[in-house]
Amino acid sequence: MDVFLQTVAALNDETRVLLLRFIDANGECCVCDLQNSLDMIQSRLSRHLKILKDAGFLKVQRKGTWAYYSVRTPLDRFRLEALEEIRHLDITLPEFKNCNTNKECKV
Amino acid sequence: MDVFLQTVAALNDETRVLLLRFIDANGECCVCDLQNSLDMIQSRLSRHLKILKDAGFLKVQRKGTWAYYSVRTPLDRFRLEALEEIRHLDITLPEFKNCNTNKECKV
DNA sequence: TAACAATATCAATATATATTGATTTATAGA
DNA sequence: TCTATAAATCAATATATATTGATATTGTTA
Repeated sequence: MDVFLQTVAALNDETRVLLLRFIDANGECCVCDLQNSLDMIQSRLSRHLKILKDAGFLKVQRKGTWAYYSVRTPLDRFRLEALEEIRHLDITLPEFKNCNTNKECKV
Repeated sequence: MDVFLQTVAALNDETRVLLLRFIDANGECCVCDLQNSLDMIQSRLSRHLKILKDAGFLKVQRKGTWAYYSVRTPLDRFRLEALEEIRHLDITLPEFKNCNTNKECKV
């Protein structure tokens, strides 16, 4: 029950659905990419990314001071169905804006 | 987005997951059956049943003063996957206790 | 119509979660 | 070692949701 509720709770927020959709569509993103693209402050992003990671939707890979988030693979059946559902939602995704403050970012 | 979030929000509560599982396992239940079986007060049940109904998981059929709730069919793909997930959760379901206050109940 | 029973809704309160700005932690480079 | 940057965490506040008891609504029966 706990794992199921954690999975569902992670999906139960418009910000996180958008985040998941954006990362799924654009691939690996660092937090500053997301700040630029989605116009959200860092602490807000960090919180939601952690919730999506802990719920099994995202993984993180650290490179230096950057944290790159991407969709975890493979997803189990239910999470994959949820992602499929999100892929079909009528959402206008904002443009991907690379954080150009460094050369490492988004290699 | 709104429909998806409504669907997910309905699943994001332990009481409702139990309710859905119980009704799925036992078939048509009136509210007093659920009061007896799950040891919950009526207003609480009524609220959660409405949320599950509005989210597309349950349907209601009225017979006199009774309201019989059952799983809506057919469920769309995502809701069915969610229900499948709930069917596989390790939950100990309480015994079904028919409300014996009337003859109509649970015909 | 009056009285009763099942269910739905309302109002008050408690609990959980989201947002923001500040602080902390960790890494890189001078 | 000192400084700067990215990201995580914390504290305060705001918002949303759950629970309960009371009330309203709806249908049944005398």
